[in-house]
Amino acid sequence: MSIQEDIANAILEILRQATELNCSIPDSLELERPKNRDHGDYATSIALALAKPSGKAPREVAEIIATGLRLRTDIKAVDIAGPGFINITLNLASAGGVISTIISNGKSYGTGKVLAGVKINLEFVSANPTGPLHLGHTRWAAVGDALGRVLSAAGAEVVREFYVNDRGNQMELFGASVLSAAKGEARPENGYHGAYIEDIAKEIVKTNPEIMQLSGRDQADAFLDLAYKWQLKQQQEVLDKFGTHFDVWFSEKSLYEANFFQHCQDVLKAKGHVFELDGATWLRTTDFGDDKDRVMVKSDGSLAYFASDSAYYISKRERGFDICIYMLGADHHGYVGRLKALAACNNDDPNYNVEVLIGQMVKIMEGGEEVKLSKRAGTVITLEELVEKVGVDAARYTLIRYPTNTPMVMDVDILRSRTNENPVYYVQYAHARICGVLRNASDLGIKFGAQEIHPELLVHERERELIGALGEFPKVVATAAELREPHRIARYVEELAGVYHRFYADCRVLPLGDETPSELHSARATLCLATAQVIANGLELLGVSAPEKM
RNA sequence: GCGCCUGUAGCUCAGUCGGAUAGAGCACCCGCCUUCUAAGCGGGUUGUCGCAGGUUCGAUUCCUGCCAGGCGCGCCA
Repeated sequence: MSIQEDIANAILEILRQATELNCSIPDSLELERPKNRDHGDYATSIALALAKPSGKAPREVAEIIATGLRLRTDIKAVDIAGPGFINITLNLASAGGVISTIISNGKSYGTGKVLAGVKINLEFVSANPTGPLHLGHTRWAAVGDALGRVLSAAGAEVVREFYVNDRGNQMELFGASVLSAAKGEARPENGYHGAYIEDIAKEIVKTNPEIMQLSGRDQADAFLDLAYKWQLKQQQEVLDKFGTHFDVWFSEKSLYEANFFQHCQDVLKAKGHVFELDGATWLRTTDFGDDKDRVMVKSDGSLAYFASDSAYYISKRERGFDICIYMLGADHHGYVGRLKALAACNNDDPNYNVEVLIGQMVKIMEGGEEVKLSKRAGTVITLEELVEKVGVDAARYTLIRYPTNTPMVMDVDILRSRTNENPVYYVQYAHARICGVLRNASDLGIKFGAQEIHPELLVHERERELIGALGEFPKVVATAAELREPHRIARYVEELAGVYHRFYADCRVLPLGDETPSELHSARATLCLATAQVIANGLELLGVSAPEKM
């Protein structure tokens, strides 16, 4: 247990013991880190919150807590400030305890168990296999992957899933488009027109020359199958290079095998929300707040898209997932209502079992102008092109850095720059800088590590700031996981890098000139070691590399 | 028309169990490398937190209305 958790629990215990407070005490309490260092290492406004229910003055409540806390030997001072804030200052040794924790936990420092025992299905990207991945997909590829890592770090059991729309009209059109390209004919109406269609056609004809001997439906099916496989493979390769991995590539077509779809219909029917109207089969999602009912099987017997949606959801639940997270583009936000209603129709809790995260649009700027056209895809910029422009680390980092429900603009020129305005380099540079210092420390024979913490020597304001920031990491990970907001990791790591750079500027780590190595040098080098570990752990959660040299 | 998202410094944006003087980078000005990576650090300047009400000891944060921008409302996928 971290020191702040320990103190928070102690405060709660003091409150429970305080018989003069006739009010209910919260179950949990988070100590916050005050922005202003004069306010100590940790602060809480719990006394203000309890003033009213307890019928006592805030400062009176604060005094009860302060008196209790002052008995602890790991606390140096407890001050009551302003209307009733409680400011806590740790003694040096206990503040430094986090360094020891980081070094002994290593890569697992920051992980926790707020989501232990929760089985989560995380579905993201799920692009149609009818073309290259574009910018919107790329945002999800980065954010979804990071979210998966963060959820796992919080103890959840996570399965990352890519839903492959391998059946339906779009697939037919895609196959027909490639076929027409191979034959040099005009593309079908509403077909696909990008230059990549011709590339695929050429590729297919080249590797399967006999395909041109086929005709009619056989040829169309053959093209569709090969084109789809080629495109899916291309997407998989691109995602792999991007560092995003999926546990399951879930085929939409498979929902209709082995009578699974019929089974889903039966399940929903048994729960009483399926009805027939005008020859079609519907799910009465309006029972649960959707704005209209949804067709599953059309009157001509063909399947509506929602048929797959519902079956896929049932599949997820039957595979044992407690929480199904859907990451959708803003243009699909109309789905939220029907997905929630679908869950309710299955007697699930739409507010627990289904979560929909909406990703807003991404724009790219280059040379001060919005980049719109792409030679390859014909209309939009692709994941590959973005990576070519700025590299995987910068692309991933930037896409993850913002909350997903706000539109964002990526400036290619900034992402290529190697300055402060490019946060990914700022953070990576901090890591590389530390690694450089530690290499030098080793060369100089300076000892550092678990045996060389000496927290009582780390009295400089910059050192205390750094130690405090390091201690925040587990809480940041937990919050990012609970709120499904991986960008919090990025923001934290930037803050930590900043604190480190300031420490570095003010606190000389290694002996100067012929100075004799002392315990302070070892203590600072050890602090560096711990910082590098936390930066690396943070970047790992984002899927961004932590270089040792730059 | 209905629904969702957004509106914070000149620009790009952080800021959710409501808390202490609202933050960061950029831009602009000025300093810091004969010693650990200057891809860095320090100092200066920058705000009706869209507008108007409400709840509260306290609101950028919660509620209501309005304004502005984006997106969505198919027996398409």
